[in-house]
Amino acid sequence: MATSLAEENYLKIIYRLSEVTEEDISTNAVAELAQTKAASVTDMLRKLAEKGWVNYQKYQGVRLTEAGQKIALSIVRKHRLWEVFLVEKMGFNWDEVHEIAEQLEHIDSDELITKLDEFLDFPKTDPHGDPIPNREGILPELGYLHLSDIKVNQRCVLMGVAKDSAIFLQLLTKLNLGLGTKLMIQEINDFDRSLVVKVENSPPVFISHEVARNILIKLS
Amino acid sequence: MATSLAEENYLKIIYRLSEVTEEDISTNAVAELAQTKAASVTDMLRKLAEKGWVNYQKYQGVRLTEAGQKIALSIVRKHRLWEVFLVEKMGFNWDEVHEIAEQLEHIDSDELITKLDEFLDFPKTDPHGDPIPNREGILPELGYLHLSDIKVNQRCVLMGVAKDSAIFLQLLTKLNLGLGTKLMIQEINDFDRSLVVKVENSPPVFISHEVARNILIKLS
DNA sequence: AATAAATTTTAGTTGAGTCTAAAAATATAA
DNA sequence: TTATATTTTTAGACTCAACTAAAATTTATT
Repeated sequence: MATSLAEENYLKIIYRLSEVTEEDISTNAVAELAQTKAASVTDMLRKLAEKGWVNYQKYQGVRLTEAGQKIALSIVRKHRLWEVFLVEKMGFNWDEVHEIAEQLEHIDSDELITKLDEFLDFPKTDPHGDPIPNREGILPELGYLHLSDIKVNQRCVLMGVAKDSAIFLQLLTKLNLGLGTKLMIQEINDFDRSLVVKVENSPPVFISHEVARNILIKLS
Repeated sequence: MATSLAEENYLKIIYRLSEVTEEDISTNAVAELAQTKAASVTDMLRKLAEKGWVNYQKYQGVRLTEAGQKIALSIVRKHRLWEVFLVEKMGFNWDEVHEIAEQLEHIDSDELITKLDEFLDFPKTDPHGDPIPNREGILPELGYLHLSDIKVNQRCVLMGVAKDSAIFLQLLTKLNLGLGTKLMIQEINDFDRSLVVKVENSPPVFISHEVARNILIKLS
């Protein structure tokens, strides 16, 4: 069935919220991400439910159905593949690609996405380390940890970020932190859980718990 | 000023019609290309005129203003650059790219187009030989002739097509005719102006005047 | 020049997606 | 457990871009 631009955006938002909660998604939560009013969300949820893409009971919040999740994942797949294209082929920085990918993700051509995937050499993650679903909507399991969860002196590699806002990404860039950067926590301040992190080939940096919580790593 | 998708499509259609006529563009001509009804076109023309992108007098047809032409050319530029991308980088055939480029041409990012242009090595024409406007909206002057206008025994090179419908392009492909193919008219039948054309490295082909009229060549 | 035919515009609807304001339901707190 | 606060839904209106049917204008033809 055909999906409008607005419908695709709502499905994507509901998907993103589902990633971080087990519970049903509230109308207000969707409204905030969609930058619309709750009343508009209610209308759209009824419509999405009619199309069989969400389970929705008045006042009880919303969940994606199998069909809805499949659509959402195909949009996420397109978004992340385009982000790889923008960074790898077009030379954008990782903090500059989100808005453009928001537009490109709605281009409707399976053939194009198949060819793009091949052109990019079948990437498993986007420029922020987020996993790229395959054609069937299966996400590769990456098993990353949060930098805030590992011990002092444990060597690790920065593999992704849990937040891809431009300001956050620009901060990391300023701190010489990027995908593949080798790290080691040198010190943790008990008071505010801020850290001093040794960065390979750069001076140590001081980062807040909030920042560490949004850095994804694997042990090495 | 911001342009909606519908507005961009109308401006592009008016531009395309202006390319082949000096006269004002009729409401019906626009309606046919836009696949809408004349009444809808009238509404839009009034709106475009208010925004200063067309000169429009009731019942008298429409013309692009300078501002309108600039927008139209920027869409044509995007369309043709994306077509080059689809053929050169993604491996599509020249008859498969139009619909996808129709979508991509509306992506709004000057930075992206600048980088795409560079990535494609600043092409002067798209996969059908159509000229790509530069950032300022200037079209390179290619000076191509129509195959239907040259004399017997004159050697020439196929440089483009004056029509890019999929069926037409598929016909040319079947006849071993593509961009860069070297040709020579062997014979012209006065009765219906059909031609026998010698094709380098292939057997001669028989083509109608209608086909010849839509093949662009340069002498060699 | 008058009439017929074709084109174009106006008037009034429609649907998608949004909004505000008010009503209803749910959650929280005294 | 009743009152209050918060969240969500309903009702009604708006904009954009389309539509149909009827009216107006232009063009073509006798």
